[in-house]
Amino acid sequence: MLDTRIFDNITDGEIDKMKNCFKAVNRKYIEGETINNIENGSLGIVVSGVVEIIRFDFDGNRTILERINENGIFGRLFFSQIDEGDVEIICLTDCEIMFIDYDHLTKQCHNACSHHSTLIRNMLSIVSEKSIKLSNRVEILSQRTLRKKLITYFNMISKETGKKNIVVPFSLSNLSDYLCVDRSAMLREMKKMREEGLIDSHAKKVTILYDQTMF
Amino acid sequence: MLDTRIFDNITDGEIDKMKNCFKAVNRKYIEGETINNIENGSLGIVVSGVVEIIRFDFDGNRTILERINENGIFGRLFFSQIDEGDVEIICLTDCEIMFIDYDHLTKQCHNACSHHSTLIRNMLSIVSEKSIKLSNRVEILSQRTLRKKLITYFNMISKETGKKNIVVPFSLSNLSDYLCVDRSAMLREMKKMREEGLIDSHAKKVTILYDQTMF
DNA sequence: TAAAAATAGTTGCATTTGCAACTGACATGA
DNA sequence: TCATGTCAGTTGCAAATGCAACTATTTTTA
Repeated sequence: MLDTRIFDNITDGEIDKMKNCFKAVNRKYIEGETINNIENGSLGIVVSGVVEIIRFDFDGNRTILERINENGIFGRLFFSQIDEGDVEIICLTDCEIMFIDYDHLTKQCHNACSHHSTLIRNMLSIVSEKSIKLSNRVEILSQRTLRKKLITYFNMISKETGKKNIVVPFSLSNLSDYLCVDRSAMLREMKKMREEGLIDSHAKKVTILYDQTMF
Repeated sequence: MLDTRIFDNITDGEIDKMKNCFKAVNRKYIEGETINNIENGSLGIVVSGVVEIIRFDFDGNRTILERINENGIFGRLFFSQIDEGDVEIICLTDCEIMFIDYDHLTKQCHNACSHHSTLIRNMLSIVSEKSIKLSNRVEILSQRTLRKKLITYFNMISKETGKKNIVVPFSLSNLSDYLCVDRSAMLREMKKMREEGLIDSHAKKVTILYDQTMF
């Protein structure tokens, strides 16, 4: 519970004091559960587990806006200024989430928590990482064709692991929700890529055969 | 020069000390100039002016990955893990950019700058804002159709200003690079929307006539 | 272990979008 | 003031993608 990045370099005793200071609340969720009632100024930190931010729009399209792993953050602030359909936060696994009050976190602390500045430093690191992930997401979605979305996505996974042999961490059905394309169109494109010798693939296992320096 | 958000609540005397501490360098650029040679660990802060992060891919497509206004930040960290074409940083207006060393900013300061923690707090605010902007960008690009991309974009601008009468801050040609769609297809769609009475528009001036609660 | 649900895969057809190649309006600078 | 360039707007045609409706395979659950 204490082993979350936001409390790096802060002692256990201090942590308790601080959690009290900015009204931190830990809650547990089970796999498949939806996280509701997030207040506007509230920030969720994934202590353990994986959550997804999903949008269902009026045409019945499902979009995976974000997948958030351990130490990731989410909050009203970060999604949908616009009431574009429903946004749901769903636990992919059993999860523990810490909710904190964002204003208390960022403002000067009257109780003079001595480690408050360490906490903010940790928070900066977490938010920076989120920015990088979102930039990568923009990189993928900004690709003009389905094929280039796939290639950009495969390249990212491959870069992370250093292997040309990748396992997509989504079901292919969910991958299409992540790339914001039609599932059958995506599978058709993967088939074409297989036929052209660009990749090898069976279900979620994809081997990159194309020259990655070209993309 | 000192009137930038990263130095909020820090006195002028302190600022000089700190700038030295994390190797800050200010540089000026003229309209149209390209910002080159950004080192990997370096972070650019837009002190004044507007810059755009542009990607040119191998098919000749131009994509506006981000438009960054005053107090916004950019850096290698934030774009293209992948060598997908060329990424350029272009000054839309005369600009002043402060480059700082990211590691020095985030790590504990040996010189004991007393306001270092204020600086990190300010940085957190700037990075958080960037995250929110990127989330909005994902919101737009995740839309499945050209029309919905336009509507989501129009709604965002409209929400910012509180008016149904908006002026797009891009040339329509650049707007298509921002929405990652073909220019003529975009203009065709806008024409259709005009014919269907959803919007009124002349060049960059667009009036929203559709019911915004529906989208 | 049988039934149900989720996932993977395929294909024909309609629609959307991109591409190319124009026109006309306006601005800028030599 | 002529020329050059950028921007807005249009359209035919081709290509890419979405939609619908299937089958096959694997996984989950009762």
